Amino acid sequence: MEPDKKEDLEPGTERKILEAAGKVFMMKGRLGASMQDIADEAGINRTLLHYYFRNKEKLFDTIFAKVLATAFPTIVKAFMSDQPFLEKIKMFVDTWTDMLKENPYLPVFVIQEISLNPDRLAGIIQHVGLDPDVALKEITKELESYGIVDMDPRHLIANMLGMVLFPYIGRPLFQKVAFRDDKEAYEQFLEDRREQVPRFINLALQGPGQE
Amino acid sequence: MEPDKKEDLEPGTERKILEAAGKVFMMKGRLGASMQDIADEAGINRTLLHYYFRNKEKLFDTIFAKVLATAFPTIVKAFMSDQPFLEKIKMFVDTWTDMLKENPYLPVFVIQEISLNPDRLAGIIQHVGLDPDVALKEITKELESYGIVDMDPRHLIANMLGMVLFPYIGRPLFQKVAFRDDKEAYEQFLEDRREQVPRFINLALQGPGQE
DNA sequence: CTTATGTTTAACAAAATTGTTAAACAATAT
DNA sequence: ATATTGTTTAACAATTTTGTTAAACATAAG
Repeated sequence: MEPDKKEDLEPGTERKILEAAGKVFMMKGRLGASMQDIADEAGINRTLLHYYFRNKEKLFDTIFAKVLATAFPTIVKAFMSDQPFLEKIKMFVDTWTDMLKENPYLPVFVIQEISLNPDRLAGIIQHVGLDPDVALKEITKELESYGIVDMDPRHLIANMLGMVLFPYIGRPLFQKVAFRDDKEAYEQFLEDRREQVPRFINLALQGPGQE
Repeated sequence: MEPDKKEDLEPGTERKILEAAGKVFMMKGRLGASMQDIADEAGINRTLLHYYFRNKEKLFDTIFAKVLATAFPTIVKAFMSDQPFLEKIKMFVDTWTDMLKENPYLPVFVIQEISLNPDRLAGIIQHVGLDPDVALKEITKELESYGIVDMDPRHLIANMLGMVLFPYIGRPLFQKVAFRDDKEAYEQFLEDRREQVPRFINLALQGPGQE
């Protein structure tokens, strides 16, 4: 009768669990999500969930590492190419926007977790093997080519990340207050920022002192 | 012997509870904080805590409303004065920075809560009585005076909020990655942004098209 | 057929947390 | 002196969640 009553045995279960856990953890947070929630979302029962991942901690660690593995490449990617600086900036914004479009809850999830549990950071960072010095020097050089010598490159990075991330991090509030909760309009706003943010940065960098 | 063994009877208890609850909720989140944690922080026992606030929900609501009452005036304040636009922007950044310096965990706390529980927003917003239209029109006019006509003022607001908030929201990560966990250096960085952010915005607004 | 693996059902223990209650106590006000 | 209010100690029930275990079952592979 029902063709997929017993769809399959082992094949997709672990994948289904990981997808479900990712979704539930992202939306409810580590503490707000119960193993039962995840089992339900995965369409299995809780015992089987423990069968695959001994406990909640191990499951969460797996998800958290996976989430970061998604996010971190995004940070570096744009500055790897050897395009002109302004192109890199455009690419930076685009890469992040693409990623955020697929993982809109990612920033809040990560922020929440590292804020509540900063110890986790140490392990993560060396695992990802992230060395910002290269990027920092690169940006310093670029800034100099614009005649900007009194700006720590980290200010530019903070500016870019802030402008890109804010609309996702503050979405519920900002959408409600500034867009009267018009979801469509907000989606369009997010798309528009692919243009607006790089333009804003370009203007700031070229500035009026260029003559 | 100990002079303050029994310091006083009723006087400061409720205030102590509210301070303790604010601190604990902000640092551990609504779910991460237990009534016992709060009682400990306040230096009282849990029964007394329930005596003042019947349950955790009521206590949390009180704190959350209080926190928002702290944050929201900050949003509006700067744009109330009738200084030149660039001065308003400088003031906007300064006001926020002052507030964030005293309440560094506030943004993450608020974001986390409204992300997990967006329903709460409706009640809050009308309670605060926040009408953004005035500010939006004001900013549109100012933008036009700079010859910028193709920019939704909400992009500027998102840019400003993003640049101001990001270093606080992403602090653990950003401090560790970009400052090798040098706390002093990061504090200085936060101070520097009082200058850097308005300058960045000014440059973007005046732009190279000004001639 | 038998075995191994994945899966479900059911039940359980242990822990943490919340909220409540009763009793005693301390200090202040009447 | 008595009553009131704030406070502590202790104990408790109810709930939720986690993690474990045993038994039965299904399907694929030997």
